[in-house]
Amino acid sequence: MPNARPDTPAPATPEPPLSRQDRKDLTRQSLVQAALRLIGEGRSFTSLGIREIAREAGMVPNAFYRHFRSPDELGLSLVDEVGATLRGLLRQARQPSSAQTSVVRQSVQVYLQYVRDNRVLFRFISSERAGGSRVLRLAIRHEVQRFVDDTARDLAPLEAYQGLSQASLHMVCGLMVNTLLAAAPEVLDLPADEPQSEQAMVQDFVQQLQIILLGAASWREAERR
Amino acid sequence: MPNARPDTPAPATPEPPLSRQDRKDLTRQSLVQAALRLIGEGRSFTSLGIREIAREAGMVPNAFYRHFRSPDELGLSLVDEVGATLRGLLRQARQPSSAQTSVVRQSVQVYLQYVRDNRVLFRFISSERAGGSRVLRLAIRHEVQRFVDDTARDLAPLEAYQGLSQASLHMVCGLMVNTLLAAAPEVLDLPADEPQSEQAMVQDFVQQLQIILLGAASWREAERR
DNA sequence: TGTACATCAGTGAACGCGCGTTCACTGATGTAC
DNA sequence: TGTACATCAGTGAACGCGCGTTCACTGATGTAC
Repeated sequence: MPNARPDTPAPATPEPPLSRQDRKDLTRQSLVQAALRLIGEGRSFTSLGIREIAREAGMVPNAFYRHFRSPDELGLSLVDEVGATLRGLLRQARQPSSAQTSVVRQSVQVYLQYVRDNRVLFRFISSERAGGSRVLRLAIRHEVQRFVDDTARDLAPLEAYQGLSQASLHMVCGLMVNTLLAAAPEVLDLPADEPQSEQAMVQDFVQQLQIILLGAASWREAERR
Repeated sequence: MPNARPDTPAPATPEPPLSRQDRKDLTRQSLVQAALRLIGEGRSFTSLGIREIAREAGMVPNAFYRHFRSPDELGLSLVDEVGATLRGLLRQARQPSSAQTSVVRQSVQVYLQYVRDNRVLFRFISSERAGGSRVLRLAIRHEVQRFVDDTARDLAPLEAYQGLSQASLHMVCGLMVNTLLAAAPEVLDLPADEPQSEQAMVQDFVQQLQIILLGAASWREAERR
């Protein structure tokens, strides 16, 4: 049987020779993604099992053990992603806001859009921040604390915060971040067909943040004394 | 065989003739208590099963169905208890504070003690407020909203809040309650052997509440304009 | 008050199922010579 | 470059176990007459 074509059919794209480690990392990532997909379907991370995650990733159950000792350990990977997500939020917030028609209102809207765009990760943070596994709780809080630190560093040079001690700035940022994080699960639970309740919720959070900013201003005056 | 004693041996305490319904209510309550006990042991409510709860209550598994269709339905009973707990907190807070050496600081300390005294219930609220079951999430938020309403009603007559519109008062109370609720899981996760980190945490929350109160004062001025 | 029957909270046994974990394996990738 | 061996990510099968749920039951409480 004569065969006109060569055995290897034209390597047009020069195949990157994935190393064993590369492949392993890919599989590991596909397990993490599988877990996220399940969370996206409404499951809570705490209730996910090894078999379930492996099945969703299209692998045999015990293959899970080649990558993680337990779902909790996979959860720590998710926490890393949460950290990256939050840093992304800061990067986005750092863009100069077009007008100053209530900077706060615009920030809240940017943030809420960000929550919707990262629905699954915010669901994960929100529920595991006070959830079943102590290790995860602490890891998430640590990541949130880093985010508070970054925010404080970002805000420090702004005129409005001059004269606020560093400790006070941290404290105020913590309060703001807490308020924003509390908003996430409420937004995610909103029924899709009630735009007016979303409006009311946005209005509420905007005002709460304004209260905090007003408070910070007064506090600054007190510290200056 | 002569019998000097009467058949019924001295009804010293007049036995209350527990009706069938009474007994059923008792069993039901013992299931709820069993669930709480398991949560107290560090389990998260979401992960509790029917067999587990029934076993802890000392009953055969399927007896559970005589009282609840599912663990979620039992959870709703727990939410009722949460409501009662929160109302108890308000009652306690309403006691006139002895001195005025920082009313806020004292309130925070009363609150944190209350959290420690009701450890299990606060663990339940904290984790299920953003937890796995939507029904429970909504029920808990509803109860928290009632608590916010009550708080607003309590604060309304106070001089410091005169001139604040009712909507604004609600908004401020929501912010305060949120801040306090966020404190609960952090306090409950504190290692027992680090009193100084507890001190720092208390200090932080006191200042955050002070910021909110300062903000509310400024807001009131703005509304008066 | 006494009797006959209905109700129903809790029992005991059984089922099928998915779980976590173990084991020996396969075969492609990587390494030493 | 070629060969012989080691590594190890992923497979396939099996295990024992606790789960949710069902069924027919028991016997005390409640009701009708």
